[in-house]
Amino acid sequence: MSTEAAVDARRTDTRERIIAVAGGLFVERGFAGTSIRDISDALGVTKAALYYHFASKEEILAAIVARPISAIREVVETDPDLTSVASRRAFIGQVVTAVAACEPNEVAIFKDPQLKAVVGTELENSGVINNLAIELAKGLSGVDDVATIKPEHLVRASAAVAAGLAVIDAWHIAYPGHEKFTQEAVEYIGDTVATVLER
Amino acid sequence: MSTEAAVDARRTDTRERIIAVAGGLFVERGFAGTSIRDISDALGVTKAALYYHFASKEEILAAIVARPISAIREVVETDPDLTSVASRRAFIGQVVTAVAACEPNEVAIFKDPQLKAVVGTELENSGVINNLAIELAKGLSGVDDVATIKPEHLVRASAAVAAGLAVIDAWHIAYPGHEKFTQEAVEYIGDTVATVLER
DNA sequence: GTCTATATTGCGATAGAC
DNA sequence: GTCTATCGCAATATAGAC
Repeated sequence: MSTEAAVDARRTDTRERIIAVAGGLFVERGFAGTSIRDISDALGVTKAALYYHFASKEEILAAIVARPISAIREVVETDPDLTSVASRRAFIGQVVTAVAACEPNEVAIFKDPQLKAVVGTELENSGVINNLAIELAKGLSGVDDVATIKPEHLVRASAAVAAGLAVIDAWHIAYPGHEKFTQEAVEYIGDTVATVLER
Repeated sequence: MSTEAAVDARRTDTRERIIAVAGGLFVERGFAGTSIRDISDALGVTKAALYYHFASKEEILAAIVARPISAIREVVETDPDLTSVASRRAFIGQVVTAVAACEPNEVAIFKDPQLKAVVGTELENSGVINNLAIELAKGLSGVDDVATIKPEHLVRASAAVAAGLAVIDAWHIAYPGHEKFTQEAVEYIGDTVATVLER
């Protein structure tokens, strides 16, 4: 992009390496199950070096999830109509495409049960993932108020979104080493989400 | 998900109360994110009391997952033929039924990334959940050797199993407070798994 | 079976030298 | 920007009284 990030210009790749390594460990062992020492050891530096780049362990987590969160939020904020099957399928495609542009670890990390408690309150991520399900459920029910969503629509929407995350994981299990998703993968994931959603 | 349901006056069996309360907390905060003190506080006893019933925190986890693990294993060990759509659908139905008989927390806990590391090595659960996906993938590919499973079959099977767990979660989100699954839920979950598997 | 008290380890985080 | 050294604290787990 452009050069507006002059302040960040002096940023070495160390910060990005921390995000990458910590992301992998968080996905593997969970946030609470990973210590600062685990991360610094994996990087070959000391704990203190980490604290030069990040003020806290939670800040590392926040940096990891920041990109997928804003990518998803960008799609949601276009405030599309979701009352038809076709519009929902298009919406899902946009979300999956946005997510596919992120690093796999940055997405897989959303499985962590602790993430909601840690990031949810602090970063006001406020559950972007949950919001996705709610938006879809509102579309299914054809309502604008969360309180009037029909339970069976909420279960379908929640299941669809969760299944999407699950399929992303499954893809990485079956095709390990792939950094980014192929177009085929993006379509498969979107189709799976749509299938679970629309029955 | 709360732990109120476990606070039952007629329960004198402390061990079972520990399992119930700890299960709820592990699901909510993850295994590593839950301390012994968290559990004992929720129970209204001291930490030392817990250690009278369990030798370690990991042993509590092992007790929680023991029931769903053996329930699933029982189904898998009937060694059914999984080379046809109908047989796979029947197999999925059996697994979901077995899982539905367990406490919700005992199943939801399998999302925890740490669980594999903690239980996997110790209890030789060796990934009952992963085994499910592998069995289904072998059926799809029509092979007996794991190494010859086609990648697209593994991704479908992994996705289907993970989606099943996801739907179970979604059901609890939409219908909170339900301790056991209704027959309707069991069928919905089975259908979802089968749908993701067979496309 | 539950308590108080404690041993011990490892955690997140900081200070200050280089 | 990374290091060594350390602080304060919370973690798991144990000992022994009741």
